[in-house]
Amino acid sequence: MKVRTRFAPSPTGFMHLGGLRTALYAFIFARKHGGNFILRIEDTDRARYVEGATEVIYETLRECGLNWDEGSDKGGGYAPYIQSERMKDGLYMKYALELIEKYEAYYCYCLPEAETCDCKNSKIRKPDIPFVIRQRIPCGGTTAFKDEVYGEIKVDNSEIEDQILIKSDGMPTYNFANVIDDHTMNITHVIRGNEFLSSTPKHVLLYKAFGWEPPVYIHAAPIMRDASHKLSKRDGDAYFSDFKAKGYLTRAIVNYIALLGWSPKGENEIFSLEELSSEFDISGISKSPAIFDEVKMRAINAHYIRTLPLEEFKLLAMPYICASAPESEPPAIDYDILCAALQPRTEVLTDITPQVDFIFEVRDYQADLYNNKKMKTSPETAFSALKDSLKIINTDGFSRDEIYDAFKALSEKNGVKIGYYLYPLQVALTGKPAAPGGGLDICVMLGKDESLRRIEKAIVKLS
RNA sequence: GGCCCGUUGGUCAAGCGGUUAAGACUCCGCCCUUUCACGGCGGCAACAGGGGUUCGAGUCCCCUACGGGUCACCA
Repeated sequence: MKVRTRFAPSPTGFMHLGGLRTALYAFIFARKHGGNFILRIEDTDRARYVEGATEVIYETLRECGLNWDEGSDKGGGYAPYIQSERMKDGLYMKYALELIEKYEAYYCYCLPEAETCDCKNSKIRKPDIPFVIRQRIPCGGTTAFKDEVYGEIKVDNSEIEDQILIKSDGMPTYNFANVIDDHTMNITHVIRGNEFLSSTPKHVLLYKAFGWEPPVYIHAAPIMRDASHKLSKRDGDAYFSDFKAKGYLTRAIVNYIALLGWSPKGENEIFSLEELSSEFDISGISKSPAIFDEVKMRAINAHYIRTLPLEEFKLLAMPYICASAPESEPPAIDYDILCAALQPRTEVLTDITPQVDFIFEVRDYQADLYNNKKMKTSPETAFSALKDSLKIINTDGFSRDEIYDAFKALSEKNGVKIGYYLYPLQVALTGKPAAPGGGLDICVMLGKDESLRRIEKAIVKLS
């Protein structure tokens, strides 16, 4: 039988990382087994519907590469894929009526506030007052099912109340619609968060009442903010879009969340979507919750950034480089050199901006920045070193090698480290104790004229 | 509260009765080095507690503690 998985979100807001991970697992599981991944929108609760939420779901899944095979926008053999549309054909009511005929369900016209319901033996005919349809749950016995990650789970039927199938507004409840849809869409594997573990017996009971075969259940533990709180929308940083804004790469986010609650067979932790699709295995899903660790995600993001081809990094970096520009054009410097230096110093894209403000202008700095123990420099030594630098840099050739050789020769002659000259140069050119590249790199990056101007200014400052 | 589920370093986690209890991130040290990084090498650090079963238990069973989920005409 062909594997069919689905992601069935409710359009209630932005795409939460927990939801994204669930979608990811459903997607890669389907891919791994050559099956189909279905996107179904569960919008039976009108009160919680949020305008535009469906589009956000589509966009996020698309951006992450979780391309669904069937869904409301591309059709498929089981359309429609939006519950509110499925309901129009009376689909859920039809199945509810079927259960009533089978004596597996009944009309109940107790008021919502009623403590207990005594409609159990109400007549088969539809009453002409507001009603709901409830499933008749066996009084005795147990209901059991096997979850692929939690194993055998069994509960007493006495723990389960006669669940409502059709609400008084005519809409199906989540549990009912969910089961009807999964069955009519031929879903073979239900992959979802383990908050549904407790309601799964209800679902199983529904399958039994219809005489249908339940799907394979795979429940995943939640992603946590800390030991006792789920990563939630209230934390302000649980949305996919939040992390995009912070400068994370989509593939890094996807890679990281895949690792939260699932562990690969080998020791490699870096996986593309394609690799995940072949590596993924249910046996690697963990039962216990995983605490979200942004530090680790940063490390993974850093890895992706570092392995980007320079040209691609440059494309991503330019907006962040220009972000601190006064308002004028970005200066004419060598951006290849800048980006090559920036790349290993960037964990998330937003790290870039504060590192490159010096390319626009040198901000005011203290002269004691020239003090460097390792380089044996001070404002005094810098003063003379910069004068030497001025001469060396002011050559016709202005090639990196040429300048380097000149500094090398000079430092050897005077028995000092090359940093004795280059560290002050860096400070003079950037006004910073740490820069993306050493003094020589910055010098070549800025160009001869700009470098000379900055060095002269620094000398004046020191005199 | 009832029911269900979980608990290996700070975090993610491997482990399926016999291991010096992996690996990754973080942190620390060293090397490389014109700063800061990158990279390389090394290090610190864990089986929640108590009872069983067994020649032998992180691994199996029970209890306790702690944490989570669920008990809706929400999904």
